[in-house]
Amino acid sequence: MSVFFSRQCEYAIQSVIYLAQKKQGEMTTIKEISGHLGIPFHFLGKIFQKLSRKGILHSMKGVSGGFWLAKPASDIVLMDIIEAIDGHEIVDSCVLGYPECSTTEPCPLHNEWKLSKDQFFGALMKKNVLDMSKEIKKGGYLVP
Amino acid sequence: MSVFFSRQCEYAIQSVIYLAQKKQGEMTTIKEISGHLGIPFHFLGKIFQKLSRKGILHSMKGVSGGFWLAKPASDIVLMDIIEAIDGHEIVDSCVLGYPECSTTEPCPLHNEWKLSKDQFFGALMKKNVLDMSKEIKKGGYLVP
DNA sequence: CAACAATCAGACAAAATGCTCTTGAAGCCA
DNA sequence: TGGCTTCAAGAGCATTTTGTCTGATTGTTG
Repeated sequence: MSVFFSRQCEYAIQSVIYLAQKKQGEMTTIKEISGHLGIPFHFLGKIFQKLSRKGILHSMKGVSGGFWLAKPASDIVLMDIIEAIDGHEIVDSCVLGYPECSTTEPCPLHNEWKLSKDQFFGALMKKNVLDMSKEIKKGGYLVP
Repeated sequence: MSVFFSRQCEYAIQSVIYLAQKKQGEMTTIKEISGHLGIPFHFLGKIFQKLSRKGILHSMKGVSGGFWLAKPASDIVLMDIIEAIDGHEIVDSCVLGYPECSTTEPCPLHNEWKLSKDQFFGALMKKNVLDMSKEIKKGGYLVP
């Protein structure tokens, strides 16, 4: 099991970062990405379909087809990808699984969780894909 | 899919808190707990077996048998339950799933994640089951 | 029409849940 | 005491659900 994000979500993030390292508007195939990042080919296809439907990627079929970012990389923020794949569930459900848990009737971990969660999701909403792709380049690993 | 802990872990925590609300040494059956907390009977049985083997619960078979806390509730901390069920994996793997991610070669989210994670796990290591059971009683919900 | 790439539906695997039988403890009753 | 009944945990396997992965199809270019 994945740690925090689903496997799909991890792959989605990695792949969008990969796309952000390309020139704007340049087209890239699933084959290339799955090869470089070690993601199962067809599974990535399914993930990219979701991202397309949510307006994060554009796609084109055919011999010279592929995927590209629908917006400038600096306008795509990590939270966009996570919502597209995993939805809102992570953000607003009780960490202990109590169905009644809420601000007015908090579970014993509610406040601690909210603190850490808000901090982390805050970072996710600020972090854009362009910056992340640069950091990876600088770090020198996982560059295609 | 679960939010942060596995379903098993959620159930384990809820149940141990439930047990902490009983008198010390008092025995409680799976039937009672699964009924009150809405947890599938046999699934809870399996979870309690794990907790018994890890030394968090004691059990007794037979007509007046059941489970009880192996230690005073104030000595059981949330992290104990989580380790018993989900293991250490959550604590030290990369949130983006990059296999090479480490302190020396951090992924673009490494520091943000570490900050939130350390904060939250810090709380989990401080939070004991007795306090939590009291908070729930005070909150007035989920009391058996 | 041939080659290639996305798309879609369905197969497979793992986790969660449910079922059934076994084992052990307590109470009852000759 | 010794066997019988009852109740609860323990253990293994069956089923359902969810998440992951694959094979067949459709669209595009030359």
